[in-house]
Amino acid sequence: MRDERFCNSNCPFTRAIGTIGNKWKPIIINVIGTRTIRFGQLDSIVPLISRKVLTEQLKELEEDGLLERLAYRELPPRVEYKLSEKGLAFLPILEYIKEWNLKYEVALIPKETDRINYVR
Amino acid sequence: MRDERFCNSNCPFTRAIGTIGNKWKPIIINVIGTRTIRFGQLDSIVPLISRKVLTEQLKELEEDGLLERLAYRELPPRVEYKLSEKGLAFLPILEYIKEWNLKYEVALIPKETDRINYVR
DNA sequence: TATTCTGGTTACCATTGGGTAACTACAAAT
DNA sequence: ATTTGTAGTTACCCAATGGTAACCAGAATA
Repeated sequence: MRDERFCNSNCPFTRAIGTIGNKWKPIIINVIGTRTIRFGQLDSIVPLISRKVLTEQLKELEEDGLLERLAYRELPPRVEYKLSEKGLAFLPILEYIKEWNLKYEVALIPKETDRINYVR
Repeated sequence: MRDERFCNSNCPFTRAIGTIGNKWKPIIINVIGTRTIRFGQLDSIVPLISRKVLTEQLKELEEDGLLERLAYRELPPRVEYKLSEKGLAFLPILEYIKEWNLKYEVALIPKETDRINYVR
């Protein structure tokens, strides 16, 4: 999940990639954005992720200080997630990536059946 | 390597992550930077990557229009890589990631033995 | 009494990622 | 005649990723 060798690199960029350089984390950070969101919501909004993987990713994001986790001792349980200052500071980078993609992406017409309908 | 479901999403951000959202591609793009570089150089500079994986990543980056590949019909063969306009436009984003990491990273003192000495 | 609801955890299994080593072509050097 | 060098490709194999399904608590609801 997290590449420990990358995270232990003495190159700050390599460390950053070790932390957020996989396919799920940028998606999750983008979905959360500026709101507070519950586990179940994330599970249904993030496309195609399993609960197990979502749990793992959230735990790592919290460990790396991007995410704050608030567990209420209720029944049924309620857990809320929101981005920390560090996580919020990452959002503009995701915006740049969006703009970059829109500007340079080669047009592709995916088959209807292969599409993920994913709206933040 | 590349997640086809992500690449076929109708969300431009998800597609972008499908394209560059893995651990090797940002590293490779960063290593290439503004220079022209040969396969063998990349293989020795990019930390811990195998030739097989490097080949795959380079091929995908070329297919996605981030990279230009120049093969000279010589013996021994010579192949040079450099970033396309799209690839070059991605470099500032990598700079933001570096800055973000330097600003917010929690200090960690990796064991000497676990370090990768990686200098661009 | 049985079911539902939430946010997990766990065991199990299939798929994939990614590493190693051998092989290629052919010219030039030894 | 053999080795060297480049940029791969291929076969093989092991480790890691990630999916599914079952299970948990305990209150509220039917």
